[in-house]
Amino acid sequence: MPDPESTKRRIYEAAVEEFAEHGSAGARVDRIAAKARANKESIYRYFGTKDELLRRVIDEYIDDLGEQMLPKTADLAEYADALSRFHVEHPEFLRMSLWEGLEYDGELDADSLERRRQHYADKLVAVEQQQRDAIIDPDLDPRLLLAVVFGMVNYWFTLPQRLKMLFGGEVSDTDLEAYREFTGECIRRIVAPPAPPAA
Amino acid sequence: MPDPESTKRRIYEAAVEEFAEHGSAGARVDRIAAKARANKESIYRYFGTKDELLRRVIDEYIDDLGEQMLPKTADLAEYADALSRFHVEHPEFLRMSLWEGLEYDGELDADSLERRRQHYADKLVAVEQQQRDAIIDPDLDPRLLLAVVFGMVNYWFTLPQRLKMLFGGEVSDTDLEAYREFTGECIRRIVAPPAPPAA
DNA sequence: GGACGGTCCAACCACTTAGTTGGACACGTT
DNA sequence: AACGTGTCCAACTAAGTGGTTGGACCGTCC
Repeated sequence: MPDPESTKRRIYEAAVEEFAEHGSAGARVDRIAAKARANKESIYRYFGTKDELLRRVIDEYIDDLGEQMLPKTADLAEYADALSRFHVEHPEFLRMSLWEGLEYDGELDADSLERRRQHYADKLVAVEQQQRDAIIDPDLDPRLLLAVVFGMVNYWFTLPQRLKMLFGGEVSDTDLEAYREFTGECIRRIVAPPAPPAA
Repeated sequence: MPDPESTKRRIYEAAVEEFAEHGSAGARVDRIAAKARANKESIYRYFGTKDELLRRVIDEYIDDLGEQMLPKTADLAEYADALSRFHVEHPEFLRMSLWEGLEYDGELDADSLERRRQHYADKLVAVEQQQRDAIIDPDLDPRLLLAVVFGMVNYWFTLPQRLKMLFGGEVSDTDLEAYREFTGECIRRIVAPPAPPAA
């Protein structure tokens, strides 16, 4: 019983997995077909070339999950915590972004960039609001602040080998939990509005 | 005038370039040969297979530059600044590390790991010393602190596409300069020992 | 000067990979 | 039940890839 929609979806999901795992150059069309329990020909029929499939996957997947990646909490420390948990839940997301950064820097689709930009704009507005409310030090540039937060959270998942060196062996879930708390504390210290000048 | 040492060096340098640019799967032996103005056969003679060449490059290059990557300044904020400048000077370094993290996670050579670990151990000791000197809050776990610092500094060079989204367009050198100052300020706020308890 | 040890190089081989094709199969329609 | 439309699939093609090989070349030492 051929069901085109189901086949299409299976291919898409297999492609996400494969590209996240191996990147553009390392991904194999045959493997995608096998994982999707479909045929290569279906891939080319539904998605065109390997490169077109990749673009589509990056566009749709990152766009979709980018939405989720920005939980609706206002507090920055809480947000960082949620983001970290998101990365555990969806490791493919960061991996795909890293591949994208490495393989496609420069030649990125302007439209896609613009669309994804919206996700960050929302977060920026939230930060600015909290600066007006004196919850966050208004002297801090919101963009730089967010970049720093992303950097702190992401690092744990970005360079696992360096983490091992730093920790002198495998890192555990407990370590990650400690890192989350630590990150939260760092953020609180960073955003704390300066104490009123001492007399 | 055949000069094996020179050929060897040219191949090595070309390999660094190629692997940093395209990663393991994307790297092409032919391109390395062309860049090195050498022949494929020389590569196999001097370095063995493509994979062996990669291992060698990762090992030696990251080991060599890892040394430089850890400037001899004690102050953490200054260190972060130097690290950021290092990444501008040697973009291949982070790229190679990112490829390594993506492509080789798990199956890393234990020896190489152990050797590189020393670089971080030195830095950890320095942090601990400053904690004893009450320059850095002694409550902070040095490993977590360093991870956070690395994360902040690296982010600028790790996900350029997200940076563009956050900044709404290309980022300039001025932005990077601002980010450096911002990072420094963040670190100072994080490490600041807590004020003596208010009466 | 001639044999030798090593470097260099073009052409070659075996295999993998992206992409194609032709036909079998399943379903809805009449 | 025959037809037509569109999905599915195995086998194929063409090109690119890592890796090899045979011999040309060059300086050196006897």
